[in-house]
Amino acid sequence: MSTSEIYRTLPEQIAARLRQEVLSSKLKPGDPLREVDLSERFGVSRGPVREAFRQLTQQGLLVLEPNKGVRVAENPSVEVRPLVVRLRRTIETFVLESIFERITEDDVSYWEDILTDIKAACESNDVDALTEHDLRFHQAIIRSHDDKDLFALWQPIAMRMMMHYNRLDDIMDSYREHKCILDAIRAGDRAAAVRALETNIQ
Amino acid sequence: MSTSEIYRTLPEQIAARLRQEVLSSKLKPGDPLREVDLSERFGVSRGPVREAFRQLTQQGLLVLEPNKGVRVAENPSVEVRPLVVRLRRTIETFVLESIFERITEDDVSYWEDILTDIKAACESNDVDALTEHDLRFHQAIIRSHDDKDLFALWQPIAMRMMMHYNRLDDIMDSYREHKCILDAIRAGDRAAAVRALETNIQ
DNA sequence: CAAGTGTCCATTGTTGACAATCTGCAATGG
DNA sequence: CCATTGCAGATTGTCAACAATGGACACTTG
Repeated sequence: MSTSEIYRTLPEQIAARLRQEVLSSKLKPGDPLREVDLSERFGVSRGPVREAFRQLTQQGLLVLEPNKGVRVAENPSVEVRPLVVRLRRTIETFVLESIFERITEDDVSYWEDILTDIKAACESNDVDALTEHDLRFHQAIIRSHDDKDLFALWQPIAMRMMMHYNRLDDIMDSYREHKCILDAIRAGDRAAAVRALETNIQ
Repeated sequence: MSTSEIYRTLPEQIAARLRQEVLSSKLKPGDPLREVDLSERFGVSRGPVREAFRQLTQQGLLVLEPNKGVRVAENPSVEVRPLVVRLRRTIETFVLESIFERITEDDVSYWEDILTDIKAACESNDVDALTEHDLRFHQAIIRSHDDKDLFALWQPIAMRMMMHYNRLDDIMDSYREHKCILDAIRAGDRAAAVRALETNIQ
């Protein structure tokens, strides 16, 4: 991992670890998670673990049943998946269009860095790392909008798409698609950027 | 209130009360909520209150800052609001279209009941009750889809639209719009139902 | 006087003990 | 034999005490 994000709170750290395990299918749909197990594993009490569960529930990665605990969520059904794709496209293209004129050199160079990580992950065939950096790439776009609430709107939708899913035959396609987005942005071609973004989201 | 929903857990009950107060603008954007205050008010410890905060944060009604507590969320900005409308329309029309053939007599009669509540709220000019039943109406549609995950997807978006907002000059319009949806459903006119639904969501 | 530092207090974060609830299975009775 | 009841263990729900954090304000120090 080329980045080490800073997490302010204990629950955030726990949630980040669990999220990674869900997205990498180390934890499979339906798997139950026990508060005591995880509190022992992370060396904390059950409180922060519960809090992490809540965060991941909100993101759609876990489902919570009162008095019964949490389980890893199922993938979106084949029927609902197209809806999720449409929702995610709607948000991301909205953001890209509305920030387009205000994109700075710093933004682009930050996205370049992530693209480098994506390339490395593709070349070493590391699907988990690719998932992580793919998410970071799109997150970075969303976060560059002034309205911070957009991120909260986007996250649960994006997470549902990223769960246990890989649509690509050739993992390198992921790098190419993201590069295509960035190229269009650098060229100042808004329509092409949006098109590339929509191609990447499916 | 003509209905008394059953809440399984303490946090759910607390969250329901607070949600009502946020949606009715008894609590205003930016207002801080203190765990101790509310735990005393509801006669429980801070645990369930914290949990209720998490639920409402997930729904977009509260915002949470680590070590600083929660505040009532701001309204969506004028720039983002059209996006929220689009997202909610996308989900609700998706659901309506995909359940349309399978709508039962029971479904319709349940929706009728809610429509009656909406009418009563409009006639007595009770904006809070209208908000509640309006939400129940759309919730009922979403919930009639088999995929229960759709509700989790829809809720934070719908909540953001309902916050401290009233677009109607004449409150009775709300009743008319919902009646229009139900009439089209009863007539088996899918396209008209979708059109009426989209008219209602703005 | 301005910038930085220290202290106090309100508030949230964390913990471990105890209570309530659910699940599976064995005992019971028709 | 089958349905129902009643445990026992596992697990989550709630609580109250204690720790850590952040903000306000007075205090030093140049």
